[in-house]
Amino acid sequence: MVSSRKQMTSEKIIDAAIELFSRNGYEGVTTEEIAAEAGFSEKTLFRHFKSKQNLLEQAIDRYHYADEMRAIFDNKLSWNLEEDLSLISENYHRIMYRNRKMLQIIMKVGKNLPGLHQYAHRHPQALQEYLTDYFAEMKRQQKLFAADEEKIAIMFLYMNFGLAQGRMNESPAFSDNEFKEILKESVALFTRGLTP
Amino acid sequence: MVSSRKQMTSEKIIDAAIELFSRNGYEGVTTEEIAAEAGFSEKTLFRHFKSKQNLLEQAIDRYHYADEMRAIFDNKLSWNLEEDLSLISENYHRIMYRNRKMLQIIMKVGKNLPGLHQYAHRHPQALQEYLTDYFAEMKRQQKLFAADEEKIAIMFLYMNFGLAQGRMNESPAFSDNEFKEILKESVALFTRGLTP
DNA sequence: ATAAAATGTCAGTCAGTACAGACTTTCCTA
DNA sequence: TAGGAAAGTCTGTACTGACTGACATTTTAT
Repeated sequence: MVSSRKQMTSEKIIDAAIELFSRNGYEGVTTEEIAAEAGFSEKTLFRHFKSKQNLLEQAIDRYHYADEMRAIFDNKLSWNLEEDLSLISENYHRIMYRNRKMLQIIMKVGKNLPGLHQYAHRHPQALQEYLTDYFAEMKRQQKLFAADEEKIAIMFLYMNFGLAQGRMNESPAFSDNEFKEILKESVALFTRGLTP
Repeated sequence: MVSSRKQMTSEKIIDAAIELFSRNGYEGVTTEEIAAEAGFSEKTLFRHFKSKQNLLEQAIDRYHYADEMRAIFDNKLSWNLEEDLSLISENYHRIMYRNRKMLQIIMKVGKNLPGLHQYAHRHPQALQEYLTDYFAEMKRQQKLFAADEEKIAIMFLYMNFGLAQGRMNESPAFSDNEFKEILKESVALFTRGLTP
């Protein structure tokens, strides 16, 4: 285990960086603070990463947020509205919650990493398209109350996005149970509102 | 007009600060950049504001976001679900959009202004309570499909919060028209899903 | 036209911060 | 237990950024 120690150090530093960047933003954190949080000296940080910027980039690479998104629709759909919405919603929140710190970094980062926002929105956008297609097909199968499928998809996703945001930002965060129940209700409401 | 020139300068500087803080966060912007954006010298900035921090505070004071929120329910309610949801939604987005830059600052601010997040969530929380009460009363009037009124309120608000976020953050922002139509659909969906 | 107010210029202070080099110490492993 | 890899320490550099003071210039009201 010669190179694994090195790697573990890198990982600890990246973890610390993600934690602090997500709390205070890129400029709001010093390399010294990151090193301290990770339990190493600043020098070690720079032995592992060329620069602070490089550290941020590697921290971003660590997350597979965008890739994971794509997998949501790989789950078997049953073409039963309530079941499918439930499945999509659960998967969505699982991914969003796992990647919550990365998302907070994305929201806080400004001029550094100009491409980051675009990167972050690429796959949610794909998700929106999948969901739109899904609704269109459901409509074709006459399982959907006549409605604009794109707008419905946007509504569903943004409601979930809002909920995910709320879950990770608010002071009294939802408890896991409370949150699950809200999701259940939301799927029920959409189902009721969309069933012919 | 002796003091109004001074005041206009202050306002221009605050405007510039809000613009840049909302884009790049507090630490992501220098006083020199703010002054340049406002069209003044850095020295003038410091003649008008004690410090960068003070400038941020005054920029925050400029907004009445939290106060405005309270007014949403002052509009006459008709106790017709669709009309009322429409009214609430419109007012909510009007306020959110006017204060979008402030909201972006709030989301980006980290350790500076520790009380800011709390301040930002105080009135939306009140809003949630009002809406919960509204749904409870509607239920009493048998105009609401049996449902947990608190969860419904949360869903409605977070959907709108998500939409507001999307409107101000995404690269291809919604057009005003598109957005209005989405709101209309969302109110229709909630109405359909909540009407007995 | 003039005084007062507002702004600009310029030079400078001071603290913080990213990052580097030289050297020492600790840790793991063969 | 020796030797190399990884980490620490200490010192230093170069730069940035918030903020100040002294003085010059412009603007505005009378």
